[in-house]
Amino acid sequence: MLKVYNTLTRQKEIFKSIKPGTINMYVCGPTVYNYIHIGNARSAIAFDTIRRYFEFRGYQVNYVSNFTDVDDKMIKAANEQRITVPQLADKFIAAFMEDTQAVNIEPATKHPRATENIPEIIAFIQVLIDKGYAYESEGDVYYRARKFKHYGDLSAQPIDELEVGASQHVDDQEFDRKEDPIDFALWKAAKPHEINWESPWGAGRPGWHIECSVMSTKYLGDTFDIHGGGQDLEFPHHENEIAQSEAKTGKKFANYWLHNGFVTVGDENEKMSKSLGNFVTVHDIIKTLDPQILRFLMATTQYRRPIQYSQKNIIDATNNLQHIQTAFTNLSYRLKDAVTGPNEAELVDVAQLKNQFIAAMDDDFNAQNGIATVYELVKLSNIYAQKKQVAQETLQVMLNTLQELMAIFGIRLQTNTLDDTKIEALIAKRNAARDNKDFQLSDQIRDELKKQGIVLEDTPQGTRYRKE
RNA sequence: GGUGGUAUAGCCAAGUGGUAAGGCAGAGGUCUGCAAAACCUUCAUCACCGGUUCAAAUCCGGUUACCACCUCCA
Repeated sequence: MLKVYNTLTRQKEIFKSIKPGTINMYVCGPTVYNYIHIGNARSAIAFDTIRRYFEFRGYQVNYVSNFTDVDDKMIKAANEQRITVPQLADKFIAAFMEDTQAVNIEPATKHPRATENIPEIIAFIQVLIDKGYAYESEGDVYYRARKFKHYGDLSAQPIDELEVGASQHVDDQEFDRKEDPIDFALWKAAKPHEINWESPWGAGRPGWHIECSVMSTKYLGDTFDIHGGGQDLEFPHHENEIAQSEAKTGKKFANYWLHNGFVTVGDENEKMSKSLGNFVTVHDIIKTLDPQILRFLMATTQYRRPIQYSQKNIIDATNNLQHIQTAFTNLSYRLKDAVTGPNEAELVDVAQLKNQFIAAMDDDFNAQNGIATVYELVKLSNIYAQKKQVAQETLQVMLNTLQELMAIFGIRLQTNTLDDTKIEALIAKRNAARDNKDFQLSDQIRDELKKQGIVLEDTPQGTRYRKE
């Protein structure tokens, strides 16, 4: 029985999809005005892992994640770089696909772009105006937040307190155009020379929140299963999405709201974000860090928990991943001399650990408990791989299980064994030297290979070698 | 000011009533010619105060600290 923590109700709930066997989920994607930072990556990795787990559990997942390809920041960045907004968007969408692929994130079923849905956005806004939930004001269109009686439910914000918060920051001009400070923009009138689209309210562009309401319901229906995003989107973005969508359709928008925790950086543990300027892009990181390690660190932390991006945590992740990878290699070495016929006792243990893994992940994707069972499987595997006699089938089951479970975290395990006659000749020479107790020569050969990144290991089954 | 969240060993991190999973790092050991890899052993009374209970990290009240949201942000 799978449970998820639903922000809407602030508790774990039994997950039940609208249509048995199928899950429709929408995850807010990035504004594509720069390379994604590791906070964006965290969100993408968290929900990719959740998606993979659902698929592992037999669901078919329709996963929609948008690109915000027009807004103030897009316009500003495009001007600075002296390119058009669509050119900027194309550039960083391509970069997004490249970076997310590096950390093994599966492409969404659909990656819609705001600017490709302008007619739908305009029609959506028109319905809200017709229903009295929105009003035009000097070419802008605003949403009457106070009219939606559930406004503030998701973020548990008392509406009158919001007004105080909002009024402190809203610029005067916008303030004058709004009936109420907590109202938010659905459509923004274009300033001179800005990218724009024609609408019943004049030339302009969509506000930020409306695109997600439009695209999610367009591709997943008026009511869908899961809506995800970063914790910082809870308010106002997701609150606004609910207000827009439910006012239009009169139906519940999303059944489960999942929010991932932040990545923090530095000793202050402060939130990393583009606006604070303290961000690290995936583009830069993977020049020096194995993307698998970044993926491992993020996927094996429970998605609601914060992650501290620090050297220490990266080293831990490196060692942990290495340990799992080594177990996988240790098993695969023994395939050569394995006998046929399984060892039943170990197979029972493996099956039990797999069930334990499922129980952990069923509990709101508790990746920490999940990975703990993987470590148990690793230990079981290592012990088994050192047995005098091993069975091919048992080895294979262990290998497959490790691979299957790690794939949920987006980690690809592979044998890093080599097949090289030159190296084997050197090993033969070294072993001859060892037989003659000429350890100076044998160590010299080992050191030479080590310099080339080849590690030798002497085992009861003979000397084996692998890439470091 | 309002709201939400967090506080467990050197670090990361499980654990919602019965005397603290797991990993990393550290220490010791087994194996090895020496290594490597692996395995074994070892390492905390859970921010603080008070309460409920036979029994609390786990429930209740209070205090403190940190983080986030209330403005674009994953």
